[in-house]
Parts: sequence; C-alpha cells; structure tokens
Amino acid sequence: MRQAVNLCISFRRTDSNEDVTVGSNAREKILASARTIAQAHGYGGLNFRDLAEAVGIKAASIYHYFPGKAELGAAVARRYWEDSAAALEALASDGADPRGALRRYPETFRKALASDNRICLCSFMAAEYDDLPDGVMSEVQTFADVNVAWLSKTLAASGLVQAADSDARARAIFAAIAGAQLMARSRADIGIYDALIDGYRAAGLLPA
Amino acid sequence: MRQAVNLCISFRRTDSNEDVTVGSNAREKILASARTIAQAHGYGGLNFRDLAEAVGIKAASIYHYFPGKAELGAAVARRYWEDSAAALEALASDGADPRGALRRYPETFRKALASDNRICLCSFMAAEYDDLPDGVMSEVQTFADVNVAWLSKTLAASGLVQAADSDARARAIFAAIAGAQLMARSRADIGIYDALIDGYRAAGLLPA
DNA sequence: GTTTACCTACCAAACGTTAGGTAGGGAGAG
DNA sequence: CTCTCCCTACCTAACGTTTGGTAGGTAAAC
Repeated sequence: MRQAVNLCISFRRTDSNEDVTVGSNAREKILASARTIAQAHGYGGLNFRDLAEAVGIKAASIYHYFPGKAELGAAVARRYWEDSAAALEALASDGADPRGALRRYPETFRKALASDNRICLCSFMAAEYDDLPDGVMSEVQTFADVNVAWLSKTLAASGLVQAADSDARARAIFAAIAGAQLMARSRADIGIYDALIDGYRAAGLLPA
Repeated sequence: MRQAVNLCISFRRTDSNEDVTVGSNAREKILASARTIAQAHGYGGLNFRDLAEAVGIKAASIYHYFPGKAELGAAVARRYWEDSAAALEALASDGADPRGALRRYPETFRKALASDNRICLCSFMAAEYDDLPDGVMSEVQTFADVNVAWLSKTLAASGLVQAADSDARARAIFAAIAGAQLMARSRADIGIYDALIDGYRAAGLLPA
C-alpha cells in the first residue's frame, strides 16, 4: 500500500491551477515562516497569531491564502519535501559521484540544527501522528519516501551496498539520522549530531 | 557539563519525606495516565481535563497532587526513567548474558509501539525541546543518560565492542532506535520498527 | 465594477489555573 | 464518649488567556 513517488518534479513556486499575477509573496512568506515555526514547535505549536506576526500581517489574513490550519500544514509539509527533493537532486548531480553525495547527505539535516536547534519538519510531525490531520500526515510520509528513494538509488549506484539491500539500508540510514537529530536537539548541541554521524560511519551503517 | 547518573536507585513508589498512610493511588493513576497520554500527544498535547477524565477525577483535583503542569510533567518524566532503569536492571540480571540483554534491548521500545502506536515519552519530549519547562527537559535528558550508560556498560561487558568505543556506540544505538520508533509511528506500522532493527543488525550497528 | 489583498472586530471553545467549598477521618482536650 | 480542630481528598464554579475560525469592511488594481 505504498504510495508511488515521482522524484522528477517540476518545481514551481505556485500551484499549477492558480496564475500568479504579481508578487503573491505573502503566501510564500506564510509558507516559509510556518515551516520555521513548525520545525521548532511542531504542528500543534504553530498558531496563527505568532505566524501572522512573523509574516507581518494579521492572523485573519492567512485565511485569504489557506482555508484552515490543516490545509496550511499540508501545504507547508508538501513544500518541505518538494524543496528537499530538489536539494537531493542537486546533491546527486553535483559532481555525479554517488559516494560523495552519500557522504554529504547528513549535511541536509545538519542545517536545521545549525539554525536555532530546529529539526526536520517531518521528524517533528512524525511524533505528532495522533494529532495531525490526514492531509498533513500523508505529506510527511511522502517526505520519508522521497528521502528513502534517493538514498536507495544512490546507495545502489555507489556499489557500496548490494542492490537487493539498498532499500532496507536506505530506511535504516534515514531513521538513524532522524534519531540523531532528536538527540542533538534534546541537548541543544550540534556536536552530538556530528558525533552520532561519525558513530554511524564507524559502525558501518553509513559509508565512511 | 554532563550530569552524573547513579544507576543504583532504590525504587520507592512514594517520596521519602511523606509517610504513606493508605492508598494515595490517585497520584499514581495521574502519573500513569499522564504518561500514557504524553506518549501519544506529547507534553503540549497533554491537558488537565482529558487527564482528569482518564483518572476519574476533576481537573482541579490534579492540583492537590501537583503544583502545576510543569511539575506534573517533570514527575512523569522522572518516573518514566526510574521505571526504565529498573527494567534495564532486570534485563541485565535476567540470565546474566550481556549479549542476550543487548539482543532484547529493542523490545523495551517496541512495547510502546505495540500499545496503540505510542512512542517513548522522552523521544516525543526531545522534539518538544523549545516548549518544555526546564525541570521536564532535565528529566528527559536523564532518561537518555540512563539508557546510554546501560548500553555502554553492557556493550563493554559483552566484548563485542572495544571498551573505548562502547560509549559512542551506545549513543549511536540509542539514537537509531529512537529514529526507528518515529518512522514506525509515522505509518502506524510496528513492522517497520522490526525491519529497521533487523537493518541495524545487518549493517553492524547492533550486534546480531 | 469586480477581484485581490488585506484589515478590524469579533466569536466559541479550550487552555492552565485559582478560589472557595464539602465530606470524612484522625487526634487531642474536656 | 464527645466535641473541637485540622488534615486529606476531592468538588463546583469561575478566572483570564489563547486557540482556530468568521463576518464584514476598505482601498487599490484591473
């Protein structure tokens, strides 16, 4: 019952059915601010008043762009995995060396920690499973699918793991990195993240 | 700046300075229900009305046992790692085989998933770092310390890992298991957890 | 003159918390 | 033996605040 994920996406900044006239950049600012807030406080900790203040508008104005919190959350999570997929594609094509790309994969998640001890949006939202609207949860799952698919593909291309094992290994790496983020956050110490990644390499989970 | 953790604790169910007359079991029920709720909804998702209803009392009555939400949260987290430390001690002395104990370590966390897709209280609370009162956060950190100390000790005793590396390996295992829990929860599928643990063993992170 | 992009001004519900009350029991004084 | 006093273990009722959400307006752009 796995949802197929197309990694080849054309990354538009607007939905295909709405024509962008001029700068509807308020919508973008809402999306960006909501992502930042949710990376620190989760979906439950995201509220319209603080979000609006961060954007520089009033809370009621958010409803001009999103029907409600559930749809905003889904849009934020979708944008998050879209951006992540684009970054992974860039990482893969940059140098075209699968081993180098794998080596730099943990950096993606490191950036969040480096930015005020935040974590991956979808790691936080995974914890919030019971209180997340369905539309949000499915986007969170797609984020995991995108990352696992990229890791599996790159792992197989690197020749470091047998093709038959690449999927399981990809999932193990993804989960382990999510855990490392969480541990580092709980001490507000990015050094813990770095040490854990080193530990994964030493143990043979991640290619050294 | 690491807090020393004494693993040898006498596990009393009451504070030493209060003499237990008869069954003050309401306090215990509050603690147990709060733990269960927080494992599914986090500290932020824990509220007095739902908690009181689960216990069978009124919300205001909780204040008879705890000064406020922060102290309740800290008491819940403290009890959580106390129980966890006792369970680990039992696991270690059961059979007295370090390798067997290590093999069964992931079962501890598996139980939470098997119980309505809940996760380790402290994994959830680690994500909530920014919104957690200090007293709660330090108990959460102690939970990690207790687990890492047990893993490190058992790893070293097993002879599977060099003593110099046991601490780093312990941390890696703990973080990886936390991540595995999160991934399984996000799909409400305990099979994902089992597969990830198998993957960790296959990759050499966990002893097979 | 309709649409876009906001705003002010609300609302009902839920939140942690507080005030003040009550039923019952144990302990000491008379 | 009983009366008073205090403690425990709750309760009802409300507080102020915050939450997601709504109704309706306005000023500019097309």
